[in-house]
Amino acid sequence: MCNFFILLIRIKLILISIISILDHIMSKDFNQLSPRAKQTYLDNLRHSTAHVLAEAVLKLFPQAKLTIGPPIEDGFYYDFDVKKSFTPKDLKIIEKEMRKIINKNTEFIEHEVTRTEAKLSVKNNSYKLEILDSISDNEKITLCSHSDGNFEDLCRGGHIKKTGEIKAFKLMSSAGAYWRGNEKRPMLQRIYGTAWESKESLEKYINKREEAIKRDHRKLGKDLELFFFDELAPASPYFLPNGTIILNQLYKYLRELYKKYEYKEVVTPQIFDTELWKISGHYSNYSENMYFIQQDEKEHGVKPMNCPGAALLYKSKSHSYRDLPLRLADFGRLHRYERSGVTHGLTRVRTFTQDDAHIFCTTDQIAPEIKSFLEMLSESYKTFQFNKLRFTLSTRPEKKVGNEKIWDNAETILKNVLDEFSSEYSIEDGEGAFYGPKIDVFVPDAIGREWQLGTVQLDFSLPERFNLEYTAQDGSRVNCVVIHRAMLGSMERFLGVLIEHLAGAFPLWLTPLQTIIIPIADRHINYCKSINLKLKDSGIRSEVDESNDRMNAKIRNAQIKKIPYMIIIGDNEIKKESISVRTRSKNDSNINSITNLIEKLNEEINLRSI
RNA sequence: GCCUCAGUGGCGCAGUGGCUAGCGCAGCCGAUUUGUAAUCGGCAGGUCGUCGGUUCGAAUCCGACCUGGGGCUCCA
Repeated sequence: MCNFFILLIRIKLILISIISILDHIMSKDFNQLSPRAKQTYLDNLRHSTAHVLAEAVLKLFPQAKLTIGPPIEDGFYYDFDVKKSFTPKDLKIIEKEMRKIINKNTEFIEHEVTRTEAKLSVKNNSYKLEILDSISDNEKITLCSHSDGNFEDLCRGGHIKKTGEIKAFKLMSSAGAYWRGNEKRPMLQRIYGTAWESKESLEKYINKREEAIKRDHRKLGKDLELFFFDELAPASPYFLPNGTIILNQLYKYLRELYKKYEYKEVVTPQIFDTELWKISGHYSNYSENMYFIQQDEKEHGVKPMNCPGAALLYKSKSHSYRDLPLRLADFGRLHRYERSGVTHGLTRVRTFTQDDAHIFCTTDQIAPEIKSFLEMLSESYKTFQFNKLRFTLSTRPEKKVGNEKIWDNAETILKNVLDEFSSEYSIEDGEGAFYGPKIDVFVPDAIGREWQLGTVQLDFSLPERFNLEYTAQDGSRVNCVVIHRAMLGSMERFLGVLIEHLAGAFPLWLTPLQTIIIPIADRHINYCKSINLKLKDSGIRSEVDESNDRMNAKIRNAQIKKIPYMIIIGDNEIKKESISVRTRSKNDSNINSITNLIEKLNEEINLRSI
């Protein structure tokens, strides 16, 4: 009996090794493909896995209606119209069912059908019928089947050969999603999954995801005591001393750039009579996102944007063409009511500060101003080593102010600047603001979700609504052009993305505590204090760890807090009047004198190196 | 706003109807004075998100609300 089990186990082991060898051969083939062919194969694989998912769901929940199941980055999803929602337990059961289908290793067969045949095959499914209606007459209509014809789905195509090719997949999560992405249409149940050409790739992906989750700014914000949230002010961050140091360093940096790029900074009010929001158009276009306050029998609006205030400030005196371009920076705090369910850590909040500025200029100055802004932006993003930037150009929406000619002109200017700027960008048709076209900059967070940071927008509406004029050379009164621009965007959002980008290990110039001095024994504390004094005198943020811990524990604590430099002091250092330096990255440091260290620290800070 | 999951000391978690709600870290006190990622011992800290209901009895079951997470929608 015992021998029999051993035999069984051996057979199983042999089978497993055969499978892994096959897997290896498969992935070797895959690795020889061109990057483009790789992507096509993965798309086909993922889309095919979605088909298998659909069959499994139908088997377990026969009343479910199929809708769509496309491949997405790293995986796929399938939307079902089904009464119940899927629990994590359901996902496990579905996954099991999928494995059964995969083990049968049946072929995916695509075949073309007539519209009538297609309609007949999906006659009870209003979603598929709607899809059919959206397919034009000159397009092919195809059905795809697998499991020897036991499962069939209306589908554009792009599959792998057999279900057995699906070697490595996992259902990740379920969520509600509106049909056709429209919140007025029914909510479907979506299942997200991931699929890869080999088990190794799947594992790699899952590990990478887990690592990324560790960099979540909400977790690091707590661990490093940067900020917190409280339910009495939902979606409104409190910045703790550590987080505030970082923010202030960012402001300091921005003000240096403003000096270089010739901006002037102003401060404007927080709350305005509703009258202002009526003039600016916010009252009719943006009031559902605004906070209102009733006072002295008057309605007031808390500012969601700085521009109307900036307009009033511009109007406070008369301007000549000689004043332009006038670049006014405003770090005003904004409040926007965001619907519950859309807020997200620091990256989507209800109160925030932008590194906002308004540039009042002539038409001729638009192009050079935008170019100069993009230069400043790229200079600053380089400082943070953001290398995965994505630029978009958003063009005229349906609801807009200004005539077609003005828009043509504005869009052309932005396009030319972007072309000259030689960065890749995509055009988002109809996504511009009602008052003008814009360029946006997107940066991904740890798990790849993109956040809009920088933005530059032309505005034809504001000068008209507020009558923002200047006196031209010929003495005539001309409306100026307003350019809204934010470089880092919202400081809160920027910090959130930055934390994830750096995994909480801030460069020396930003980090809350730059050096920590660790005495090995209490008798070393006085010497540590004298070192600390020297560092602080040179403007370094430094502390002595006087806790009762052992040196090892102090080093560990400093590592966890990601403090860039640890200075360790024992008998040897005191005897030689030197210091011993350890960096958080454990790079060897030959520095053994405090003077040299201070010099090096200041250099690193001034260069803002990462 | 919609779908869904969750909420237990500062943080991370255990506890699925029945003794006084546990554990680790952090904190405080004491001992220890140590050479490059955790020294030992003790103490203190929670009306289990809020309100209501079911029950002899609720952290645990039900409902509403609040807050947060994952999505969808939205995002001047």
